[in-house]
Amino acid sequence: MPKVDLDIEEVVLVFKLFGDRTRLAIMKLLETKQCCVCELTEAFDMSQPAISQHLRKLRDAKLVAEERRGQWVYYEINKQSDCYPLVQEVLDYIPAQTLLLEKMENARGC
Amino acid sequence: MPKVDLDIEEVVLVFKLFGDRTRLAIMKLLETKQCCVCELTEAFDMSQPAISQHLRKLRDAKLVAEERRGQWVYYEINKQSDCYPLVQEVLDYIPAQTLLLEKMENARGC
DNA sequence: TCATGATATAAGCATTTAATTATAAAATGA
DNA sequence: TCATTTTATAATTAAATGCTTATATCATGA
Repeated sequence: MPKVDLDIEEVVLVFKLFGDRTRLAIMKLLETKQCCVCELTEAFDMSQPAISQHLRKLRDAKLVAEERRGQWVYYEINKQSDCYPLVQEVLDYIPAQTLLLEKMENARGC
Repeated sequence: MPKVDLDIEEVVLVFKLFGDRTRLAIMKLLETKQCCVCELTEAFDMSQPAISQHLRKLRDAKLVAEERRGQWVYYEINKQSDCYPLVQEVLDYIPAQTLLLEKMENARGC
């Protein structure tokens, strides 16, 4: 029995976004805590623009929300999204990204 | 609390595959019934090789299994896959593809 | 064995994607 | 105001993707 019945196009978009390792890991990290762009940039061996562009795609799809605090922009999972129930369940299948979390913690320089 | 903990790369692959409307709809159809390639080709306005190539990708990822019966090859969801619990839950969020099912039924010419 | 129908594979091509580097914009604090 | 830090955007490029057409493979039945 179906749970929410989203439009199939909406679901395709979610999966397109989740079909990238970086974005999927970002979502898993955001499940644990709000993160600012520079923290995420530390976690992944990737440039800041790359991270920003991933976040933009996730934001365009309303899967994440942003909140500016001074110079920092914090991202969090958007629990208001129609797709949130799906997102939440999906993330349950992924192991906690402890290595990435540690890299974020250790790199306290932003 | 996690349900199965798949490798994140496995999940990324599933979503890469599900991030395409045709493949996602194929999986939803296969949830209802086994389908042969020509049936699926009727359902989608797309060439037979296009469908075959999608099925190949799904098969390479072991998300579907094939069974030959005479000249026909029937595909079905592979319930033995590690990812099957995830697949099953995810498909629950998608509306039944009744239009496609009807096109398959009406086009009984293969 | 040969023609037919179903499926798979190969090659080619246009589009999309995900990264990079360079630059702009916004906030902070001296 | 100006330098610094954080983030966003733009332009470019290489690789991946999804389709098409053409062709090969496989099973069937005359």
